[in-house]
Amino acid sequence: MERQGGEGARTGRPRDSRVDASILAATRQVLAETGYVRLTVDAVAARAGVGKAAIYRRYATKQEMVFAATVHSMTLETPADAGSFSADLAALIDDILATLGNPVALVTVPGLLADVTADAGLTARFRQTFVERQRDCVKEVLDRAVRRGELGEAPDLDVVHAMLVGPVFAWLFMMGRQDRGAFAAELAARLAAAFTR
Amino acid sequence: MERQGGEGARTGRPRDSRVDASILAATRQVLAETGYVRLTVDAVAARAGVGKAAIYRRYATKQEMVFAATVHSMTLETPADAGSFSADLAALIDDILATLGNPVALVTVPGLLADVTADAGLTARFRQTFVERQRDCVKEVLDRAVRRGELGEAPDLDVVHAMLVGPVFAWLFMMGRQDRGAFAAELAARLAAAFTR
Amino acid sequence: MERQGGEGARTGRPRDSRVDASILAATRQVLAETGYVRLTVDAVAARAGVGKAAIYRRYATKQEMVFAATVHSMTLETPADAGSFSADLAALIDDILATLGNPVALVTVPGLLADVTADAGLTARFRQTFVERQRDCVKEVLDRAVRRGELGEAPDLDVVHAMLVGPVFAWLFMMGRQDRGAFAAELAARLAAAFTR
Amino acid sequence: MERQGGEGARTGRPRDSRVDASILAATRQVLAETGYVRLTVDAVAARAGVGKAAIYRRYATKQEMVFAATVHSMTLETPADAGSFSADLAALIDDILATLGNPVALVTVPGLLADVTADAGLTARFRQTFVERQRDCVKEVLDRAVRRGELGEAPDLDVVHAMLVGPVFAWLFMMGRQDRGAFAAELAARLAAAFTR
DNA sequence: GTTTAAGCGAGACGGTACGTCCTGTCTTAAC
DNA sequence: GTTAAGACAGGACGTACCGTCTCGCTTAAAC
Repeated sequence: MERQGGEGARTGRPRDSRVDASILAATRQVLAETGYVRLTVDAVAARAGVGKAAIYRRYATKQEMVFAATVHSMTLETPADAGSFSADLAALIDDILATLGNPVALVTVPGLLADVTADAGLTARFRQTFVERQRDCVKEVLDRAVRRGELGEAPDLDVVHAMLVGPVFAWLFMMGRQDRGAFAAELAARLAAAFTR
Repeated sequence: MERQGGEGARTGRPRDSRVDASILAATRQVLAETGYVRLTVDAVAARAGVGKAAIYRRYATKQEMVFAATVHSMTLETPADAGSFSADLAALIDDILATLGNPVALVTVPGLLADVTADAGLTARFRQTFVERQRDCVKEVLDRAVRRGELGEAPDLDVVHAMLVGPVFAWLFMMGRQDRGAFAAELAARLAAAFTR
Repeated sequence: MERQGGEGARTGRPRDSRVDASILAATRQVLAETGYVRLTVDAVAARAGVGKAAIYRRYATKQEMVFAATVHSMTLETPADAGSFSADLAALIDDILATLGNPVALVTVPGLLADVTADAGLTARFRQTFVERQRDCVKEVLDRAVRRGELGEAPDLDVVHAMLVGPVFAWLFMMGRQDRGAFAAELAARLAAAFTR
Repeated sequence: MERQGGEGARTGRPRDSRVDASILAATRQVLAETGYVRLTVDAVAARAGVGKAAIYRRYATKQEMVFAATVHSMTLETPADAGSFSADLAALIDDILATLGNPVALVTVPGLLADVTADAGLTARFRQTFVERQRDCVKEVLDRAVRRGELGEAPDLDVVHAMLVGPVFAWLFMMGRQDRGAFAAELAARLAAAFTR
């Protein structure tokens, strides 16, 4: 994810973790203020009180920097068992809405996704860090439902995953984005119906 | 969508429609070769054998040019009646997959979406030209199902829309993109289940 | 000397000669204010009200730009016949002192000479534009003296040249630089003695 | 010239004189390979097998380091009495040619002079260490000639100095640099003529 | 023999300039 | 008035270098 000194970097002054933190914090601030498209590395460096070299020592490109600054706040936690499949689904949808719909993510996700799809290295990292993590959460919810006897056999994981994340993404970034609660509730209900017979 | 000479454009040499066509064709070629993120207006002009002024006389920004060059191949046609709600859904999904999943769209959509969300004017045009057009197709399919008596009352149109486009988008641009046919079939089946009880 | 479009640059917008002039003027201003070592291309561009691209379209490096801005004011004119060899020598020394000793040259020449000696292309251009031009002036003065019968046979041109320019350069850039008039007079007298018997 | 620990440096590990030597040697090597303008402190440190801190503990700037590494080979020794004014002049010119014309000096002197003229502190040190030293040698040669009765009264020292060093400098750094021996001989003869009547 | 203070190689740090690239506008001559 | 060509101002990019600082260590003199 980050550039590292490799095995040979055993001596010399170690990286200052306060610099790490201030770069990431500044990235998020500048994102919130200007959005992904208008973010510049100089602005982040100035905001962080850091030289550009300190940034490029850590991240090969602006895209990697933004990725590092935002992806951790966009990855899902395994959701607590809510007692039923439909409650689990509702919780998962709320989580996804929270991770993709917070102010920083709203101005970052489309731009980041564009740059991710244009860069094979970022694509791989994105899959690993973001997509796989989400997928695991979806799998856990499906497994629970199977164990509870709510689902006869687990449906195709990728399809469920796409049907959970996709509508939230579409609603946030392509459509009107009105009445988040109603959307979440309706989506949860429809998805429950889709998978339980 | 395009810039026009307005009322003052009554005299002088008329625009050469071959220039129009070659700009759009060149845009699609350059997109296919380099992707949206690395496309430059100079490259399009050179490929089209056209001056940059000829491009900017027609489109105010690079984004508008790409939008114009790609949106027609990404807008849905109202689907022919396939006889049943579930067949209509399957056809719609196939159409959406075809419009977003063709080679040019694959390298264009994420970047274009990013620029669209960063620009209020483009957002409006995108909604009108692309989203509303899709929405109308979805509405038509739902209306048919209601008329056939397959649906008691029509579900929320935005939710249906998000549940159709979103999963396809997620599958194309975030996930592995393997076995398109199986994905389309499974998605169609699940969506039919979701809305008919 | 300058970058040119070559033979193929017959069409398109021509270079704006006001931009040429304002780059060169700004270069001289910034040189006068900050000296050669601290001159930056951004400062010149800002002062000239010009983009950096306009500068790099004309000059491949900062060094070439400074060369172009200063070398013309440092080349000698063929001196008018002053009536005698010793008067011609005195006039030539005054000219050299004027070209190397004006405020801009004083802060430019050492730095420029350093970069010129480090770059083969600039060395060739420097020889052609500056050194050869000087040499021709020295030759003219010697030829006149031979024609007048003041010199039996012309001494080695390179040695005369070095003995004219060298002391002026040394006095300006290595030594105390006090009482220019006295230095010039004494140098002229000594050189006259050196070459006339 | 060098930074020193001052009065407070009574305890602790003493400086390693092998580090001193290897810095100076590496500086000369890098100079010979890349020239003054392209020499970097990192390159010198790497070549010397030394940390940058070891360099900056000894020299405040890159210029001081180069100055220290090269000035000793560029300072004149008081020349032995060659028996006559003209023989002394010839010997002095040979010495100056040797100090400014050796391979390292050839690629160092112009750059160093440029930085020296741009920095008041270095100018003072340069005058003291280099110029005054040369001046003393010239003075000694003149005094001998006066004592021998070859010169009625000693000419202006600064002018003689400029007329000795200047032509050599000009010939080395501005002109073609061909046939060093012939140049030295002719220059010596002309200078002898210039000062003896 | 400790202790202690400075030296050491390595390399991260803030800052600054470089030369390149791209955008959207403007300017030419030709038609 | 449109065309191809390409210059224009502006501004971000990623690299390189400077002189400083920090890490864990070594080393000699002071105790």
